[in-house]
Amino acid sequence: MGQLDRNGLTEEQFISSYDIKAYEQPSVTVDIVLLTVSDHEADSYRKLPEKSLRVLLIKRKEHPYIGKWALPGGFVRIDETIEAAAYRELEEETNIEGIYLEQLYTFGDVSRDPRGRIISTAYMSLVDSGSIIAKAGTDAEEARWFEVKSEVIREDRVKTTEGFEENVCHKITLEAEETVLEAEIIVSRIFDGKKIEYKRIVKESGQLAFDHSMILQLAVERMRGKIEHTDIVFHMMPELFTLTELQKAYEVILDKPLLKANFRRKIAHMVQETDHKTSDAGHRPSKLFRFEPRWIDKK
Amino acid sequence: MGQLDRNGLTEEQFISSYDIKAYEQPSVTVDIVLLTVSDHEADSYRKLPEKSLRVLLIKRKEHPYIGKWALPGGFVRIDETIEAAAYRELEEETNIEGIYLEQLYTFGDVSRDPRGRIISTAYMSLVDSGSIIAKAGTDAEEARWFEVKSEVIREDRVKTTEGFEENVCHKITLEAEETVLEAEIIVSRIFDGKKIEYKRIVKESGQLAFDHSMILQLAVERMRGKIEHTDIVFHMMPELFTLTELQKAYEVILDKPLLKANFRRKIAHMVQETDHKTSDAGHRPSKLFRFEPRWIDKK
DNA sequence: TCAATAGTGTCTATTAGACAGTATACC
DNA sequence: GGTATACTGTCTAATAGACACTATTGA
Repeated sequence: MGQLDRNGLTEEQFISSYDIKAYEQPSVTVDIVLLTVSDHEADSYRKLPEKSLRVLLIKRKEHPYIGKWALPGGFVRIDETIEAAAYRELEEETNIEGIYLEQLYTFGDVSRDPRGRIISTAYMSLVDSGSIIAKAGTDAEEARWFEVKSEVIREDRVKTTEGFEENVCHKITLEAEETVLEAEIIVSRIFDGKKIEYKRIVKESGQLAFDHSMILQLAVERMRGKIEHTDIVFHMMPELFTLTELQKAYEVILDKPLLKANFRRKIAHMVQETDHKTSDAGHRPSKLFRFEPRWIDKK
Repeated sequence: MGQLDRNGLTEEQFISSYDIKAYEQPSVTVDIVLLTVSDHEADSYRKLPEKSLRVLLIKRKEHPYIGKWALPGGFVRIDETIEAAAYRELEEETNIEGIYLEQLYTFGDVSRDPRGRIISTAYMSLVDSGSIIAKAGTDAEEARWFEVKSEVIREDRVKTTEGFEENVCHKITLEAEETVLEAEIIVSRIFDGKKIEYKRIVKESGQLAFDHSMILQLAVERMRGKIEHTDIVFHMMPELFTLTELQKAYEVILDKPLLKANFRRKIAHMVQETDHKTSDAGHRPSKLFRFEPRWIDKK
């Protein structure tokens, strides 16, 4: 408890004489990948609307990357947690409050920001598109939802003498009205016979600021990985939803069609039927469900 | 490109006049959870040695938490990536080089460090216990491998009006020779009808410095989650190993026994038989295998 | 009626779990 | 031969995938 260090100081004495600014330190920011699944306009009165994955971007009004699109974010203040900073920035820039946030990754490349050494912790946030009216933050910055399409455009694997090298090139396309942004990210796995190393490189960043295309790509990947094993999708759903809507959300995120009967079997343990139904749809009405996790009994 | 901001500056002019130290900034550190699976002394010449999960801890010689055990780590310098800082600290404190590192999580609670506002990015590192002789870093600090045991000692779930609350209390026991450290961490999931929130609280930290018991608990959890879907275990194995050794590593990490025949079926696609065998074992010799991932054919 | 979607039943293929059996070394 | 581990075969249960069928609304 009252142990002294090599200079004969107690912990209290040490702390009060400690100068945290003695060394040059990196700065810390947060960036938020705010995702949702939302409807397109319906083609005809009878058909169900198509859905797509969307991300919120903000047009930068300041240097650096002035005029380019970026993820919402900003500096972490000395007296707030990183998560609190994420909530604050999201509210300041988009008026969105109290939503689901999950830490994604911390990016720390030395020259990822032209302003200097800035480390950024990225968060992924999922929202129900109906619950939010995101536009025009305090700074009168332009915020816009971009449709996200992600595809693998190239893949190669080479056996090396000791191990292998694998490169996968992802192309991300972002669309909002007339604006189209395209970025390419190469994800590589290199096995040297001893350890596997993972690397991400931005090959083309389009009109996206900083390394934000890489952050977005990681978010999409993480989302895909988690949707099948966890219940995160429900953060993107309204309180009441049809199973077809839920299925469409899965399909948009996984980017592949699913079979109805099998899908329903798989998610049955997470939803609860209500006695509400849709109506005026031009076809058979469907039951509305709500998210309700059942306790998993241990063996 | 040459766009001017509201003050009429170009990007170059803005950057050169930008003072990153204008605001009070958090400091950044790294902490490394270095894990391995290693043998106990064998009971008899015939029996195979038992294995256990071990973590490397360092006894602090400085304030704060002087005399307590901590994960290796330190400040991130202005000119190195976070990962580079992790490698550097690991080498300085333990002489371990070129091993597998994976980013775990970034901890940013405001008062997690008595020296001031310090954000820490935690890494998980996996090593083969045979390849390293970790002891006595440059600072003549005491480094020691602790056996890790993790168990759930309490679990409760309550339905609330809108959702539920779930608390799981994990007890971590660390043992190295005569030293025993015990910590308790509560992991809670709270669903308020709209979003699920995850929280971790250190209930008892034993003799562990900072929030390091929480970091360790997260590492063990992550390890368990990844071992069944990825090939990370192989970072803990020597180049050549028997399938029984590999199975023991899985068993130690998952903390449950596995059936041999089924285990072999499951890992078959990641290993390659060699023409080496063990000998002088007092029983039937076993084939030695090496890690060799097969390409997964896409549908 | 029909267009369009809602919802269910069931066959099959694949994977996971359990267990029993045979094989091979060294003392 | 005995002990201790190595290695394999196969039965069964559970899960995933595919597909076909019936149901119900509004225009």
